[in-house]
Amino acid sequence: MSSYSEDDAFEAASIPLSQRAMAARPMPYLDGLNPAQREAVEKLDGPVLMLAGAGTGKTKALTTRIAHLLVSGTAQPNEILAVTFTNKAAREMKNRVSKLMQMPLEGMPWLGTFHAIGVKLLRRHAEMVGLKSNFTILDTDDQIRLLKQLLAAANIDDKRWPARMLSGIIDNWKNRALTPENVPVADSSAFDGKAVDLYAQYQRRMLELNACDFGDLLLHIVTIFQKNPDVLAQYQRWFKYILVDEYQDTNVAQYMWLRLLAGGHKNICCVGDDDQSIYGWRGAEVGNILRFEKDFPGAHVVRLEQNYRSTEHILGAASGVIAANAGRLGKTLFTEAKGGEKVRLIGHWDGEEEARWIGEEAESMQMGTRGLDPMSLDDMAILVRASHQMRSFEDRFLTIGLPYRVIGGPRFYERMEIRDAMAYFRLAVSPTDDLAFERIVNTPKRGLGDKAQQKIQTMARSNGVSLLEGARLVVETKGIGGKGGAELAKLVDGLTRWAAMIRDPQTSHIEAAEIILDDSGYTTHWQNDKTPEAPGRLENLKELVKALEQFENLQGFLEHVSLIMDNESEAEEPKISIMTLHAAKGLEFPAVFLPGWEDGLFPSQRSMDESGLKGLEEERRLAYVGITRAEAICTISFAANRRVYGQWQSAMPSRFIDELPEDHVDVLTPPGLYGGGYGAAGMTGSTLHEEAASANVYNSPGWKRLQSRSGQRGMSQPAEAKNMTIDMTATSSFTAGDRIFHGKFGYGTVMGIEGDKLDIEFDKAGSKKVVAKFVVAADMADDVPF
DNA sequence: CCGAGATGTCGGTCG
DNA sequence: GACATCTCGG
Repeated sequence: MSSYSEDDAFEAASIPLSQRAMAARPMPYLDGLNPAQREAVEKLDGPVLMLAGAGTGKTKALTTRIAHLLVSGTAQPNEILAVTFTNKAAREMKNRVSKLMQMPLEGMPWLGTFHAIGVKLLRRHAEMVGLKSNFTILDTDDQIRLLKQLLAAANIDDKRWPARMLSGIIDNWKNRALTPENVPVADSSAFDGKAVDLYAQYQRRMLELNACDFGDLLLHIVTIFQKNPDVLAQYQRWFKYILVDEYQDTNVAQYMWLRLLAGGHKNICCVGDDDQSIYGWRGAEVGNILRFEKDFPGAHVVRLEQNYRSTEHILGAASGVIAANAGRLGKTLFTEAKGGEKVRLIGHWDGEEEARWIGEEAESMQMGTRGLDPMSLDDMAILVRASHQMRSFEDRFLTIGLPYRVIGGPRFYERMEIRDAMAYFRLAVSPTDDLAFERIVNTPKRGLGDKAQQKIQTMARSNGVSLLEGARLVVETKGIGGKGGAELAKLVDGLTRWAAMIRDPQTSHIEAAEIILDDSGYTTHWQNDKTPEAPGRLENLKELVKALEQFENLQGFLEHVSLIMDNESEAEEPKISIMTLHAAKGLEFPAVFLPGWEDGLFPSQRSMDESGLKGLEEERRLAYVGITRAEAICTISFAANRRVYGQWQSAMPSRFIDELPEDHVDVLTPPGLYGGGYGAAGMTGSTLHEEAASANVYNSPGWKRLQSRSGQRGMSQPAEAKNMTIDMTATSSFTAGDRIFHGKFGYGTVMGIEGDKLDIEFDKAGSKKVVAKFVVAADMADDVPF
């Protein structure tokens, strides 16, 4: 171990209490635990699987376990490996452990996200996979740009095979811990069979650039461990105790990583909930958690089943839905909180009405109606399936002036201006960062277009130097004339000065950053920009400079920033939160709205098309996650009509609604003012009505009233009604040879039918496959309000 | 090289 | 409907 002694992580514990003193200390933190939690905390040795249902005090058990390991003197802080998925979870764990220990917790170097710990390990052993320890971490943008270059070089049409898709495929392989050599033959048909080859090229190129992507942070470590048993053995010895949060979300690479490390002491404690596995599309394997007892023989399984979050009705509704899934490990959640409100269910005519209703409901809850206490907007959340659903709420809340916050938009460090600025910093710190160079050569516009950039590329390549050096040579040889040439000379010159300035101890890194942004013309670029978002961008740049204060130098800043992508906004006035169901995992709110429960939207059609029953079950778990976010009031809603990509579509209530146990649900009568709400689907006496009616199992008076209102719908949406009629005639009623009309492509003839898509030979636009509902019979074309 | 207009695309999301 | 990317004319 001596070879790593320069790193605090392997030095003696920094907790200033002697072990003996700690062992003698009372353990008051154990008192607040229920029997199951206590078992999970005290069973320290051997593999432990903690099955923790929603709201059962999982984090409490996990953090108490860490505290217990430390206080009992069983392990030193730096001998514990504790992994989470998000920075937020890592931060919270750190805070709660130090609270339990009643002291600041500095000495846990191995508590962090998979990626943060991966970086730490990889910096130590970079040379084993051909990197230098100061490698850079590419963000998604850089990755795509790199792949685009490779595709261009390989002469692959990036229309047919977009770089994004390749990046997805490579990510997938990396999630499964597959290096280019290991990719199964069956997987390699994409990209004209060149996908694996491109993957290999990509990896080679990254080594040349001394860079790696997020997937590599895990993949490289697995490779290192597999090829160097001695290195692995060191870590196996060192990490006496391993804890893993959200185990159901681990992918194959993470799983292998964990199994390798746990191979020594075998003291691994995984916490998870198979019912909350919602990241299958990102490579997570529910199988990991289902298989735990097989992987770790003699594993001790603890179930946390007492829920401290929600009322019995909310819990009952959630349990009813999730019960429809097969292959669960099975938990029976219970609560001592009896009574409370039933889950409320309401249908609406369309998405706008749904937004209107939720807005009013939020306001009245804020005032405190129905005998309930007034509630802060901070305590309410709207959880949607897909982010495009957010817009109708934002629109509505802006009109009525209801304060809201959207969680999970583009994060601070993903914004364009921040990335540009960072690229300038990167290039000033390491002049060989070609990707950074490409990003900023012509930002702001310097008159250096494709041609000029190609010249620089050629120059760099033929001399075997970095792009910046290449640019210097181009300038010296006057390879580019005119304005572009002069601007390039200025840029090269500037970078030389900035690099010197950063090394100069006289100039603080904060000043240096400001000078770089000003000198390069980047600040001016946004000052001259007249678009409405320009002031905000300048503001962000200021914030970026401010963030530098927490670091000693630019290098240190760049080092950390690639892994810390979240921006905590300071608490302002109370606001209702809008976010996706995915983003809501791990959060809780007294009141939760779950809009858009319609088949096709939720469960998402795409998910079911791609993954069949598995996809449906994941959607169901998403429903479970949604309902269990609510503490006291949970409101589920759906709309009969919704505008999707500018087209009106009608839908049936989600099948998950049928799965809600009747005893726990209250069907609300629509407010009436807007006339009829959901029942309006029956306006033309079409089959839609019967289908919709049979799609639910409710017979409550409220529900029947809801149904009987059909036909009373107001006159507010004539266009939609028209479109709906057209939609319904359009679905599947075509045969080959029919003349049709399409809003965009004009007239054409149906050549064939594939599922819901039509193969159409358009008179002007050629042959295309089009979803049937966007097409009408040619003789009805006049009725179409396109 | 640039900007305007046309065209194509559209899940969820953590590092 | 919104946004990124492409095409074309200046």
